[in-house]
Amino acid sequence: MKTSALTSGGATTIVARAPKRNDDRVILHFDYDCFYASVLENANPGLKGQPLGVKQKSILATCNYTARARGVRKLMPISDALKICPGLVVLSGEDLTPFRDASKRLWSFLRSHSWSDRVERLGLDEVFLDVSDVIAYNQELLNRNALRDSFFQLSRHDPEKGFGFDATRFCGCVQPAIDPKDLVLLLDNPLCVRLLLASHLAGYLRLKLEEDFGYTSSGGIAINKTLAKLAGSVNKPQNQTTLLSLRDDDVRDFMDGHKLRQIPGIGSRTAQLIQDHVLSIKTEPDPRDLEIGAKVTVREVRQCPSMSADLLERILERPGAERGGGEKIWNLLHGVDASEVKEASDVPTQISIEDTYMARPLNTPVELMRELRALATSLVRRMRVDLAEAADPDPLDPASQQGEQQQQQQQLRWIAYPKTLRLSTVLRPKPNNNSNNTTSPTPTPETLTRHSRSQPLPSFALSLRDASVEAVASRLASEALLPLFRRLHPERQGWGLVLVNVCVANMVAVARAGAAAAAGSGKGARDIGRMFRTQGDKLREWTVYDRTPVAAAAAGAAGTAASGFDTTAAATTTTTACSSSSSSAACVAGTDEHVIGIEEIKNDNDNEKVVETIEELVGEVIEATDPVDISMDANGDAEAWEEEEEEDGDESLRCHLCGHIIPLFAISAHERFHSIDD
DNA sequence: TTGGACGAG
DNA sequence: ATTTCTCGTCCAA
Repeated sequence: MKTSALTSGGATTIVARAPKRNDDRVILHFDYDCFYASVLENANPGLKGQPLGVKQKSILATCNYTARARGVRKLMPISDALKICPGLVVLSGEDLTPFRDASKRLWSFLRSHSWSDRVERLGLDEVFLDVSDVIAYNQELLNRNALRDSFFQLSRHDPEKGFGFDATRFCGCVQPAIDPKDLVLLLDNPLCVRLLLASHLAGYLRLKLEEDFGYTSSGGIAINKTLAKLAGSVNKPQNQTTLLSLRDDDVRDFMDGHKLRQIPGIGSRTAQLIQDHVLSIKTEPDPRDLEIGAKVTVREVRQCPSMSADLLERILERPGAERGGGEKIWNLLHGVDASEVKEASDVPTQISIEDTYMARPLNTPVELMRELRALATSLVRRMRVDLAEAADPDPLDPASQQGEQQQQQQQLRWIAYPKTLRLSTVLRPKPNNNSNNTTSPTPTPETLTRHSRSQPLPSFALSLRDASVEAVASRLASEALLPLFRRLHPERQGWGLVLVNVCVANMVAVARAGAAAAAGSGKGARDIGRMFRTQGDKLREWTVYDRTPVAAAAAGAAGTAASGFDTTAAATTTTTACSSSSSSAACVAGTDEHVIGIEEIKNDNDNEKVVETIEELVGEVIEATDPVDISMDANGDAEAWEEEEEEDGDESLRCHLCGHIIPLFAISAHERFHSIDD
């Protein structure tokens, strides 16, 4: 806390001091210019030069700069945009796949230039890079006598890899502006040199992004993430800005010019609370301030009487408020931001798919099931794209060795798997009888709230072999998502759903087969396998014990979901899901609407047989779509393991959960690995 | 662990 | 203070 009590002349006053800034990092921020539009332009170069808008539902998610020059704006209704710009080319941006792919490629490129692997994506079109180490290294390399012909080394080990640059000037814009004559003096300032170097690195990377990938971008260079991001937005598009934080005043003046809401980390809620306080404390409540749209600046907040981290903490105090939020905001207002650029991760922390139905809210079980299935299909597809990878051609796996003739479907294995499945909904806003609401300070928090229920992800969702996306999705919808929905909304129908979201979260990374196993490559691993094969009986004990329902129950809910080996547990899961469905059915039995709903679902499913209960329906779905998993339940043995067809016999099995090929001696450890939390 | 609030693009 | 579809963090129980 940077508040201290100063005693001067007998009077004790609380003085809030500016927090100390941290100079020890250099952060780059990249923001690809109108990213969605650029992706579509690159995919179809004929579009370049034409005004282009990217549509989502009924509005333009974004548009290119040609369109903006003609008055088209982001988030503009399509009809308005076409009125303003009749020649506007409008393409759909509802499928995010191409944008995700492009974003990943650019991110990978930037990542390859980081030494620390601190490369953080923010949304699809922004990247933070912590280049402190790269800059420090090149600072040492600088030859003060030949600044004009400097060479920036991109690799520690390969001195040839890099680019030439003129170290007597910055690349791109600087903020605040400086007289070039002063730069000579400033080059004695190590921080200034580091920022100068960073400006050239940013410029080089932006050039490569444009030349090699076809994406122009805006760049920000500063000593922390917040300042880098704000700096980057000073000169856009296709330019970059280095925030020179050589004196405290530089940062303070830069921050002071911003509206509260512009500061990343200060959202609408926080901004509103702070602004209310600032306006209310004015000695003379200026009527013009009460106008809608009076936006307070950072300077006004900072200069507000007795403003401090503590006061902000009190202003923001509310149930669920962030601990230390006041100090965090206070720091942000001064351009102080200690948050790290997060290390690159190949595993997302959650994957969610949602759709909105504001035109026609969902009200019937038929509509619901159709949407749940559709959402689940996208979700399972995304899981296989983002959480799985092509299994290494394993020397122990003859199937992958003969892959030359037909490689039609690449074998997948999980690199991480989710433990939790969540369903969220938003209901149609209620007929708002509360019309006497006169510009309430709290802008309707009630109607727009999301509600959610979650449960362990059933293990069948992780089947990779012989389980089609549609089959898994269908089971997921009827056995997991529907029960979750019933928990959320016990009413049989008429919910008025305007949004449904399905999400998997709580990811568990699967250890790479790579290092340890591959190190003892092939023969070695086999020999070890032989050495330990005599322990088979002991392992079996373990295995049997592990598969008892008691063990499954003891492992806890998450363990049940995670343990795909435990076929008994899998069966238990299935049973539970079915009985839960059946109780749901019982709950609504006897209503005509419901029976009709089921019949409609049946028709939807193109199933000729007559089904009368949800339980029966679900049973049909399971049998029709996933006979493999059902047969697995028949005997309690090792169906979760697929025996490797191998000349030598049965010394390794493939795990159905993660696709790894596991030698016998390691199976129990592998099972435990899957069933243990964390 | 669960469910919600809030903030980012 | 708009939107749509996500993704992430933090808090309390």
